[in-house]
Amino acid sequence: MVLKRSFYERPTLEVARKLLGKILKHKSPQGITSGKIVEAEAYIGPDDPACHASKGRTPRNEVMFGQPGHAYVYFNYGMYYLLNVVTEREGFPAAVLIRAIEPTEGIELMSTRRRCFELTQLANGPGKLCVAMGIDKSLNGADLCGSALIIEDGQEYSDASILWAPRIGIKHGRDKLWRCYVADGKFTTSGGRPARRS
DNA sequence: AGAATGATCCTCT
DNA sequence: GAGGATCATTCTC
Repeated sequence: MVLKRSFYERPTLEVARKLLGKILKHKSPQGITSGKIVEAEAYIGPDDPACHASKGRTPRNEVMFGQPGHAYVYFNYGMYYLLNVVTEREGFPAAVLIRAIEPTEGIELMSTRRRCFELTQLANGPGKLCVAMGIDKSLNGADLCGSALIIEDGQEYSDASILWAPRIGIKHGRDKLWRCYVADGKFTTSGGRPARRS
């Protein structure tokens, strides 16, 4: 069941929290890939210094100002695309960065695209998951309520199984605990690492 | 185990 | 012309 637009038209932190456990699915010409969202970050409005929209409206962040439930995909560091989900009412710039998924469908295709066969390493990062799922800027602005890229209903997590922490990779706004992830997940950016030797 | 670095390019000043 | 919501590899302790 594809999530309705009303799911996204809510406070961003609530959307980030509720996205955990949902299924992100991309139907590409090469095949279908999908995975369960296990880590996400909120970027909220003009007053959030880490949010692209804090520097005003530009052609690049235009999508964030639009209707909720659309994909905001942008290119960064000359290497990777990052996938966001636009939230809140039209006109208010906010989005949720999808940081990690647990692969569920099209694992062979993801392995080929990533040139990596370690399941936990396939999509445990915002840049990695875009490579694994074949997401690029042609999907910028795609409607997640009905296009090649959609988000479907999935698992519900209890509050006890979810952790909040500072966002990663930003210079400003680290005081906010706006990153949420599944506590026991092996597929989050901090999980699945080699265990510490004693 | 933690810090530093190179790859690489689009966007805005 | 600088810098960025990253990743993999190489360094240094």
